Amino acid sequence: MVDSAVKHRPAPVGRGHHKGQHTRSLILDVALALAARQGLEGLSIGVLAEQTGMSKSGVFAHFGSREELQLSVIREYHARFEAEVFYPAVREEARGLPRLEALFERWLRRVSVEIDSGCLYISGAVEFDDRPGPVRDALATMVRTWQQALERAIQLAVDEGHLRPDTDAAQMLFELHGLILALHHDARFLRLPGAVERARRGFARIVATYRRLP
Amino acid sequence: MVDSAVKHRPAPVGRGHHKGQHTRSLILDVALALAARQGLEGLSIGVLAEQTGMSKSGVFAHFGSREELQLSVIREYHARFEAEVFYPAVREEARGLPRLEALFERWLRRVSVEIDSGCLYISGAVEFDDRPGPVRDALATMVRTWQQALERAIQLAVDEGHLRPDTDAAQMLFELHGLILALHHDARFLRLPGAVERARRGFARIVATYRRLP
DNA sequence: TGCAAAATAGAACGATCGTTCGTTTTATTT
DNA sequence: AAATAAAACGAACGATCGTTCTATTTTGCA
Repeated sequence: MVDSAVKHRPAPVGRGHHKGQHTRSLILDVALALAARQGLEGLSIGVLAEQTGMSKSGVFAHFGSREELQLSVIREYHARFEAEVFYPAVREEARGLPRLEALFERWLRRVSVEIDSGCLYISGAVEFDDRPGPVRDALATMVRTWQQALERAIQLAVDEGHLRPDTDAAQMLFELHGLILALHHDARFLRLPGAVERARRGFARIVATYRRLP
Repeated sequence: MVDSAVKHRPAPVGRGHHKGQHTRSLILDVALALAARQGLEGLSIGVLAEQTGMSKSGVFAHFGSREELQLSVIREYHARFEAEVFYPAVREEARGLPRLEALFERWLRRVSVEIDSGCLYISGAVEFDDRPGPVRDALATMVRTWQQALERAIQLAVDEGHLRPDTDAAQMLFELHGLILALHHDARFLRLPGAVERARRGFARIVATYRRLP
């Protein structure tokens, strides 16, 4: 055993028979809902303690710092996003346009559901666009991961011959992302009806533009 | 004189020879820069006092409450936005596609400049999408005002015969707005290069789609 | 069952926040 | 120049925040 500093962290063992892991994930559930609504900056340990029926220090001990709590929330959010949007679409649909359509539709549905709660990627991007640090880095990394996954899906659709060979994947990604952002803005902030359908129509129009002509 | 409560507000006279109006607008300048960077919620009277070289209570007295300060910032931002984007485009360009292009180009340039400071409309939308109150109302009203101005410009382009008669102005507005939001996201948060050019190309593609065929 | 460790509670701290109040300085008017 | 009103200050309050420390309860294992 070379590691001398093995003790001063609870050693987050994956398969802990310890109860701590359980309450930790309970706290994380509440934290996720809270962060979606109030933003990562609005995530308060006091409120979290209140909503979980614990003491402030009890909640605090599970993360060691507010920043680590924020990072944990981001990681959990990312895991759920992948499990709900990315993996099913890749698993169920063949590469090319079908998979791309499935990815976008699942993305859109998720944001639709989040109209009542908020999207952490979108609110986090605004909150931390001028605030350097680990939280910003984690957020940016995960957003980029998702963007690159989408960009690869677009490129596959090109390679499969479903989209025009001269398609600029990054450009198409940019435009698709814009639809999601506009949806989130109009539906959640302005509370305008019909935004979901607008995003779908925008997607159809973009695909029609980039589609290989017969 | 029927009004008995005529005294307990300084009566914000438009043409005041009083010095207060001057310092007030000085404070507002700093507040605008601060709010653009840190968001309306990050607007702190203490920091504002520090940056203006005044006392906290001195700054406070000019607005009476933090909320009124936020509202003043929003109003000022809106006035500048109109003066910089809307009025020049309407003044200089004829109705139809030329005016629409000018509106978007000016909008885009403003957001490009704001990549280093932040756009209050965009950050405010995220900060107050779940926080009812006067600030949210003021923000939403002004965003809607700008959107409706753009929508009218689109409709004029249809009426002039520059765009297809079956153009859905609200749909086109939605897509244009998405480009701006994607630009702000990619350039300010992710710091990706070339986002401005992507927004321009997206605009060209959208216009090409809706343009009347010869 | 007993014991060590992990988990939680509770109180307190320093910092920051918006806000209030009484005073003092500065500006405007008579 | 004197009188009056506006503007700015400085100190303090109460609330909330993240964090620390110590004590207590609960849990898991021998």
